[in-house]
Amino acid sequence: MGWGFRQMFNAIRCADCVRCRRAFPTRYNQPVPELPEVETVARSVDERVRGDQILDVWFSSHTQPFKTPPEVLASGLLGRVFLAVHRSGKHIVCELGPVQAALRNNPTFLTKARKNSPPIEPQNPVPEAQWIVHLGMTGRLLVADPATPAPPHTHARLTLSSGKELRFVDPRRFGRLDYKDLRLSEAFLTPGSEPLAIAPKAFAALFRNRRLPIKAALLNQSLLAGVGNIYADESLFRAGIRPRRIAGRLSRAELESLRHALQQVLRRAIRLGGSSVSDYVNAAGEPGFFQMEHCVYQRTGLPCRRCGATIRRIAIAGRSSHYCPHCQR
DNA sequence: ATATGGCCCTGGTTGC
DNA sequence: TGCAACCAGGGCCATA
Repeated sequence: MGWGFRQMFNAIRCADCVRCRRAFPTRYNQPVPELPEVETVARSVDERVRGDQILDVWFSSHTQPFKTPPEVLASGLLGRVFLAVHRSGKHIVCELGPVQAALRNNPTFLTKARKNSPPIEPQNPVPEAQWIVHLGMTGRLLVADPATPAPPHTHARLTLSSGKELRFVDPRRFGRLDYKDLRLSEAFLTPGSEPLAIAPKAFAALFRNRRLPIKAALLNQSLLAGVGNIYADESLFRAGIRPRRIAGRLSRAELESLRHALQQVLRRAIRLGGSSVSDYVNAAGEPGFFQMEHCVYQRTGLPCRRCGATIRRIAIAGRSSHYCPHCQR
């Protein structure tokens, strides 16, 4: 009893953790990538690889991360230039230009050209292909020095003309790598609406006549793209709505308050992530969302920050849901 | 058509 | 103390 080995170990690790300064050792595992995290990663990667040409590729022998087979990925990516990287739902979409053999033979060309901003314009700026990365639960997209040993669970390494290396690392292998040749198929598009852009009327229409809990509806990516467990719980708290409420029975006012809360939470999280975006990929993938103060998520048994009531945890559609029984009705 | 639940995965944590 | 069981959840698929 008392001060066991385990508690001591945790305490040491926590005291050493300058970044999070949390009292609870369980808090500093990597957050599950949702819309704000994916947005942050996409912006960061865009900043670092725009204009870079893919000179070489390497893929792990695991099958799960590859929605598109590695051979197809390899032949599709080689020689192409990153035109832009952006987010669509929880997906990171890399827009790729046509294969440029000349640049392939002259790797230093791009490096020099990039120093004179704005970034160089490829001959044909119209994307010809897309590399689509889904981070799953534990996936990370890192820009690294090729000399740095690749961490365990690295599934993809792209050698870039600027001398950097783009790496996809994913221990749990829930992430997916996909590829679209835009000459053969339509551009990638998430079926769900963009939560940050959706208007009140369209938002309300998503849930009309739906007979499932609002929490389950928020997690449905074909309705809203990018909302995961954390921000679903947090936005329901801010809107004062219990997660088990049937989506189709919410009033117009409740839905509008939910939309507002959701957008507020997502924007704030993007701001917080963005504040540390500059060192995101260099700092061993340490993301910047520790500042985000959760009101209910993973606060089971703790007092509500607003009213002091005890936060409860229930399961909805196989996912844990956290709520305040007093603030949420 | 629409909603639900099992499954895939590993690492951190808990229980014995 | 050390090992095994458990839990976390995004997306996909089978089932009701």
